[in-house]
Amino acid sequence: MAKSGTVSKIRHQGVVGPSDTRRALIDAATETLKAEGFAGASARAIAGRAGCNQGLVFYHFGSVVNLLLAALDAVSADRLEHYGTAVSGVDSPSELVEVAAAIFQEDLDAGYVSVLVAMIAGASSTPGLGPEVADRIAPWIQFAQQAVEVSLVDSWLSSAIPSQDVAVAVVALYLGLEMLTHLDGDRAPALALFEHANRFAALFASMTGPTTKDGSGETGPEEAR
Amino acid sequence: MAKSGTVSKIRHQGVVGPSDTRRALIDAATETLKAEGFAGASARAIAGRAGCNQGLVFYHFGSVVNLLLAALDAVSADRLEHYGTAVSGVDSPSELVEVAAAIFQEDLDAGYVSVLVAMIAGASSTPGLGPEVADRIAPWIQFAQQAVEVSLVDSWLSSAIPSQDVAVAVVALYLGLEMLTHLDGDRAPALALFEHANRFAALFASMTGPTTKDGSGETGPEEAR
DNA sequence: GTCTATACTTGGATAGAC
DNA sequence: GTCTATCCAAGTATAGAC
Repeated sequence: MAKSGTVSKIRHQGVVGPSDTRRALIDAATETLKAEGFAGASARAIAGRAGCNQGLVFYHFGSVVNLLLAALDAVSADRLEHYGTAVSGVDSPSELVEVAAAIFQEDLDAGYVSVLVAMIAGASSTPGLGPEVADRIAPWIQFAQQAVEVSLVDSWLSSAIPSQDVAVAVVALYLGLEMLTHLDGDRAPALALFEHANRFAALFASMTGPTTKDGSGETGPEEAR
Repeated sequence: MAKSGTVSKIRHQGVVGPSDTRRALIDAATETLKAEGFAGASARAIAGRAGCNQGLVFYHFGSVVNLLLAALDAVSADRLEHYGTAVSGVDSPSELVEVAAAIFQEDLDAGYVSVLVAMIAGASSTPGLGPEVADRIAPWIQFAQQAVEVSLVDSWLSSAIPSQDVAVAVVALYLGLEMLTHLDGDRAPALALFEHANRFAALFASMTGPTTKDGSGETGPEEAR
């Protein structure tokens, strides 16, 4: 077999890659957060899902909370990279809304956002967890802001709306819709919302025409102030 | 003193009113949910805050979860009644946004919405809790829907936007903003959002003029479809 | 690196005295 | 109704064998 003595000796964390168990624990922690929430994400529950011993949680991560943060890191990195490729071709608000709707459905199915919700809620229960979670949520807001700015390039809306505030609203809506949808299992209202958002994006775009193509619409209606 | 023998005999739960301890436990449960989240809301923590024995939680409510649901009921009834009086004079979207901004600041200061967030998040951890919480969140959505409908009476927007979807969005935004604000303690972005919402409400109102006064604006722009 | 075993703590819940 | 005392289950974390 290819697994000679020297090869197996190199295979420790940090050189070739993380150990299988470490990875399994992170995945199991993610799944446990999705299914059982923060209060249900104990070392025993996670290790049981990972098919290994409970003590390994502390060997690999030092504490349960550290493992949960590692899981949050993994989900964050995974999704943000995915979002980045998804919005790479977007250059209008209505396109952005369409992409966001598709991504939101993905996240809802896979339960990625419920990991964020669980960790944010859990931050209230565990001393010192708040700032750690906040640091890991910030990139989501930053990404949303960037996406909004890119989609609004050359639009009169870009001067009317501070992109940072819109980004906060988008992430807040994302988290809130996840909570409500998760609560009663009915995703219809959430999906309907994206439909309306799409119509509104088209409406706003029509108020000055396709500015990116004819280049005539520089200013919006005065009422927008 | 007015507290004669017969009067004190009537003073048991359900006739004159709930016992002091019962009320104290509900209040303490609310405070504990705000401060420690769902995972930190144990019988001991709550009883400690209420200044009574831990066993009384089970005597009065049967289980910790039942007490938490009673606390959610109390917060819900309290706030929804308050909201009702706050929006009683509203008859335009921009007025509604103004009232909502004021209410949101109140809720943020008092931490009422964090009780909802904690219970929704906790519903993932406790079997059977989900539907109970969902039943208690539904009135919030229903109230929001009603408020939106009232504010849009005679506006062309009322036919363009299904009020139920807007209500879900408003509640989701409410929950999400609470989470994000609670996380890093900075309420500035949330408050800025209400400012922008106000401008947009005014913008939409201006698109057909004050329809409730001249009665001419029945239809909106075709782009609204 | 992984397992077993164990110490320690906290939490839900009940029994019984007052 | 309230308290003390207690049982039992579950959780975190560590020690030590393999």
